[in-house]
Amino acid sequence: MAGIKDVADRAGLSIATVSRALSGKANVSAKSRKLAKTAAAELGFVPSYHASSLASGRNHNVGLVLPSVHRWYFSSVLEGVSATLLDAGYDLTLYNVGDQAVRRESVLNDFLLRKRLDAVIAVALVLTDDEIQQLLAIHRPIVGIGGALAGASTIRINDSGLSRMATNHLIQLGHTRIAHLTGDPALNQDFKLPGIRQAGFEAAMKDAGLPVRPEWQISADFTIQGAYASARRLLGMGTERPTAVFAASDEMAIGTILAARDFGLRVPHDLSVIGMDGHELGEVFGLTTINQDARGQGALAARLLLETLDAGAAAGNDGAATPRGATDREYPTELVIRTSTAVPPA
Amino acid sequence: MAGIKDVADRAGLSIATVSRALSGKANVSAKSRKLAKTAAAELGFVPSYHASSLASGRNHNVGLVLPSVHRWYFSSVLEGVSATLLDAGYDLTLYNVGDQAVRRESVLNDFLLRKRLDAVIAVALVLTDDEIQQLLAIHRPIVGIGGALAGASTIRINDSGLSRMATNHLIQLGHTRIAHLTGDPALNQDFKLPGIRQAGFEAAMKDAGLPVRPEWQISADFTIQGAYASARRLLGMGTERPTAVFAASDEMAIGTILAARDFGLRVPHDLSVIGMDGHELGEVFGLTTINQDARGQGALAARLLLETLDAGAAAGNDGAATPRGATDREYPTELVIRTSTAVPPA
DNA sequence: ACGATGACTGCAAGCGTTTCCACAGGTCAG
DNA sequence: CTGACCTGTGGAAACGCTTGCAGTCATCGT
Repeated sequence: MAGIKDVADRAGLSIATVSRALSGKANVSAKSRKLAKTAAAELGFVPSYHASSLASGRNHNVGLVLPSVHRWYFSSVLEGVSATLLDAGYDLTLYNVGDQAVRRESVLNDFLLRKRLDAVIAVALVLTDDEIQQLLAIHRPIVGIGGALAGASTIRINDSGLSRMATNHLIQLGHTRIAHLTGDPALNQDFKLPGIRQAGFEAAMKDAGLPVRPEWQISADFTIQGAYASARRLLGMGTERPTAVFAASDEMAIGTILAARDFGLRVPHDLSVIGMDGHELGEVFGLTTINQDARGQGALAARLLLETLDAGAAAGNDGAATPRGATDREYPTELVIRTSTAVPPA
Repeated sequence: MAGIKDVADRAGLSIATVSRALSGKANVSAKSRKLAKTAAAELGFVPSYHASSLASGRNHNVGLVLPSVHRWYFSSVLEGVSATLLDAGYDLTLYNVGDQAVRRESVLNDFLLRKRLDAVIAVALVLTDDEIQQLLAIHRPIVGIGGALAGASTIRINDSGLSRMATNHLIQLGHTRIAHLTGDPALNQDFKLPGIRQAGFEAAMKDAGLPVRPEWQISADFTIQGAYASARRLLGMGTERPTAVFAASDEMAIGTILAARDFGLRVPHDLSVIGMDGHELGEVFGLTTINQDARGQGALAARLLLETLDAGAAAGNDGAATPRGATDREYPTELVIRTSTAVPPA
């Protein structure tokens, strides 16, 4: 394996000049630069990542902490982050922590702290104050997506407001018997979102003077198949049925639609269903939903981070970019009305 | 930031002993070890990743190259790899190269070669000989999943044989008018799989003396929504309809079932559908399929790699584990018969 | 009682870059 | 013509660990 020394020898230059030439720094004559580049190419030289990181303090590596990689929202965010980072020449280190507290803890303690990351993106992770302090202590910028991260910058949508909007959409159509399919609290201790969306639902119901019936507040694990099972239970109850369901995610809305079909219920004629996300499958099911561009959120998070890092580098700030004041941005969303919602049956 | 020197001072030991104590090496007295650990904990010391990698030559980092993160197969593999790696204390660097040749090239050239990875897992990626040589040149073990990687170890399923099996399942039920929904070749230049599965289908048809009708050979992009659109086109043709469809993935099979429902076709009464994968949603749709445990394949790949790396380390092999002879394993699968296939309508 | 053995320990030499600093030579205003 | 300044360049000091090597000290067989 050729080292920078070999390149220097071959080019007839010093190590220092070669280093500057190859990394595009100033104060290198055009001639030397060409010489260095040619020699490097001929030897197939690639700088050692560790050596350069150790010497420069910059990693070109961003960590992404996710609770899952299977659910639409997370894989979409991942995609956005990944594309942005890759284009910028950054590596993406993925921490798919799942539901297991153990794994999460070891990630936070061992992995993230090892100074190998320039920045961290945490998705839908609710951290304790201690944990946030820990992260901030490594002096790396952090941004949270879709989860409250006190002290760090966040990108999020107005979950409670949007839930209200979705519920109001149903109410305005004339529905009064509305069920809510929320996230499974047991499975998601790190993930306050279900509660927030539920609160939005309840607020909207209350404002409209409508009852929130406990037996119509059901939950699932945010997957199509999980919601399908829960919705079957809801719709299969012998008693009166709701005329509309607001599901806390598109995947759960789709599960509900599938369950409704099983019972011979026509959507939207017999049952209106509204979701929330902007899942690609929404179109197939004619799903009315609130679009949130998860991919875009991921891309934005990555871009913000890169800017901060570049700014830090420009300021000669030792590579350890000082996090600017924590900002909290609300990502734009839109209500997309398709064919899964309509006025209630007479 | 506390360094190992600080820990040594605090513990009253030498740097060398602290290093050995903390990394669990032999020849350290119990007392010294405890001393070192206590001091490290008190100072919140975490060894610098780059420094230790530079000095030891080991990275504790495995690269995963994927064409997508959204499709079931890939996110499942990712999940398996991720969990195994995380548990072993390894980082996972994700290269989601997508369909873009440019990005793929830059990943191969710049990222993978920078000596920062102990090993590489490439999923469903067909590489040119040059590219494989490049990878092998960095002397890191590589394993390919679900794609031919001449010269490297691979984990795969018997795609052609299984396609045959799926097709035969339909034939044995009595179907003669069978359509095949394959992957979109244009979108998947790096991904020979669709062709292989298609060949298996054609071979089975030929063996049974059945015609392969070109207008029933349709393709989609391996997603539910893409297959839904393609299947609508197939089923909407004015002409004679097939009585069964073999879809090259479960997602595409599900898209087909959804399309069939739109046309008022009952599955399996009017149309039998068989898929291939073992998607979690299969159960909801009663989908007959061939289970391949993608998550398990990912986990196995990671485990194999870790073993190789450990063996290399044990052999004192400079950390750069010598890849053993390339092996090619076939991962077990099973035909799961549910309710989406039956005898053809009379 | 004595050399041999083995368990611990510390010194210091790397690992392969980046970057600070000093310096050479050339340019330019005064 | 000279001092101030700028552009290029190379020497060498970090960066923060791991590990080979040599040395200390206690243990043990004979």
